[in-house]
Amino acid sequence: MHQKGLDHSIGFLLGATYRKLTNFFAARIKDFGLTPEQWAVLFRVREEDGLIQKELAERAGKDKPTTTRILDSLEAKGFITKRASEHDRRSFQVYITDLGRETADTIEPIEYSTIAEIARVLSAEEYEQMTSLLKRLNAHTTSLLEHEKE
Amino acid sequence: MHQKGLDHSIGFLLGATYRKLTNFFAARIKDFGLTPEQWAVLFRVREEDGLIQKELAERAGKDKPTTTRILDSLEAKGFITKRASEHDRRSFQVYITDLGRETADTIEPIEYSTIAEIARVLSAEEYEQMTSLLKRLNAHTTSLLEHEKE
DNA sequence: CCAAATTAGTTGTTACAACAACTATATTCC
DNA sequence: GGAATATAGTTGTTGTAACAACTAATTTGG
Repeated sequence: MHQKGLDHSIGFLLGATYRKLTNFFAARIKDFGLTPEQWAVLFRVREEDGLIQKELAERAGKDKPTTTRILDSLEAKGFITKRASEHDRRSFQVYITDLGRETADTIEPIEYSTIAEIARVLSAEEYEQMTSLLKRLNAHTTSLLEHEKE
Repeated sequence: MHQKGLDHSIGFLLGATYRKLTNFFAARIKDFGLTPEQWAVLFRVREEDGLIQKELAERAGKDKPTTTRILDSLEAKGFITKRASEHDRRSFQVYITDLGRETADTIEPIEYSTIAEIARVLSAEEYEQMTSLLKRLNAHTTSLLEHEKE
């Protein structure tokens, strides 16, 4: 049995830690006109141009409505454009603009240095362990959630 | 240097994992009229009766406005009551109601079983390692954020 | 002792996230 | 081929979170 109480609950700790990391990173990139969530989506767009929103949503770990709204704000700021897909008139393909690419190129090294700064209290093995445990938890919970819907 | 790309970024993984854990837990407690965030605050109120909002905010890992609004919703649902402090007329002391205590007593074991279910992919040592790494990251980022404000 | 600074709490605004309901197009399968 | 079903995306609503601006009360320091 695990230790009890909120202070030892993974959920509570995960939330508190995530919020702090995010705030720290947000402060570092806000002058470029992006939030961490918008950055995650822009990163995916730059990674592969021409994806449709559904695919972007999956890769960015967001649901469809959230992705719609984040893409709207990225488009309003001129970082991406949407074009109606020729194959499927329900969907849009998303492309990064020159401004979007420049901005992403600027932010990427900031992300890495921010991670390095935050992870300075962890050894390289600990960082590795942390991300691998997170991936495992993530995958397991995803399958629990999918199982739920039956 | 750490592995690059969003899929290996602690921030991204932390956020995605936190959201999934939270959704899973939220589904388990929603019939009791509480969200995970409201549960975290109610837990703290039950832990120590008569705290003022500022103290609750710290213990629940939330800021003041968020705490105000969560307490409002807990009060509207009859889980807590607020009384003006006698010592300091700016502040309110928060008390759990009978209904609040019953509900908290019901939810606590659900929290533990949910954690157990989610953490089934981790060994006891891995769970321990995970929470201790999270606490360390959390503390370090907190100090970075405080340092920021100068 | 009183003006200045601090503190407790609230309110307004913006952004994410989850869910549900909806439109429009595509696919399935009888 | 056409009705039933599924899929892509949008919109509305609720809850959480961060920040800033605010009120009211308290503390500090000349």
